[in-house]
Amino acid sequence: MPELPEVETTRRGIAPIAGQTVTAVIVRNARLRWPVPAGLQRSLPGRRLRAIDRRAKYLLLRFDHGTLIMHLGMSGSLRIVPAATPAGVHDHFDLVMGKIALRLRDPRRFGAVLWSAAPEQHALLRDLGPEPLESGFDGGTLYTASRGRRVAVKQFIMDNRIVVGVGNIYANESLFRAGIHPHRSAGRISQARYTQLAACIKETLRDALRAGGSTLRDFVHTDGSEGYFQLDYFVYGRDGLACRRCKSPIRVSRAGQRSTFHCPHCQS
DNA sequence: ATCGGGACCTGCTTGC
DNA sequence: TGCAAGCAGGTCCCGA
Repeated sequence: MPELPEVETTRRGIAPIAGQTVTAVIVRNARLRWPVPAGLQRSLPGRRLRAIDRRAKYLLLRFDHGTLIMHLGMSGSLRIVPAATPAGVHDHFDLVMGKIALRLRDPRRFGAVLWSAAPEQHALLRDLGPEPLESGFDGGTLYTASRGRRVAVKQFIMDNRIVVGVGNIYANESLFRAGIHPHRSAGRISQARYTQLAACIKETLRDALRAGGSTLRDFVHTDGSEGYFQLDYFVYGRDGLACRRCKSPIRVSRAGQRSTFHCPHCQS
């Protein structure tokens, strides 16, 4: 589920718990994408949460002696609940801080809870590309990295080594806004069009962030409320419906095993 | 190096 | 109505 806007919305939602001290760790099901490390129940209580950062779709909960790395996978969400709230079937992990708990719910269990003393050097984070909303990312980034690449541009911008945080929804939406056909070969796109695409990626992510992300099925804010960017989609999930710009029927196809939506008239 | 496909897991929707 | 197949916001890992 969560792409950058949803993870960043989550980060902002849990930011207020920074400064608090962990009183307990509850692991109800350690079998996530990777096993939740044993020993957190012992090592975290008494430790103060210093800060909460985000890198790509990873949330980084910083402690003095290391960092708790969390990923929401496809169906994960984090909520702040009263610690005594009864846990649902898919509530796998709680970070308890006195009367409240940060609770991870993840039906599909593609999410992760990991521990690292040096997260930026962790194998999962080490080779990540630039943050799309920061100044280090622009059309030049995409143009340079794409030379000689034959993959579809949609798969190319979903590659975390190129740029992070762009998942299936926002890849589709950004390509529509840029007027680029998702199946076009990455290496055959001009610098001018990549400049446009980079701007559209930033714009799409910012618009989504402003709307509190997209709630399709599982994603909720840390207070349980929903995002509403799904109401603004131009193409994602709109197979057969009229393009909001030109009224042509939106088409669906596959690129890299992911559903891909485009307008045959607006995108080339 | 790049690529395509399979894998991980549950739940909901679709079609026979 | 029941059941199986197909699909879902991510991304690692393997073999070609």
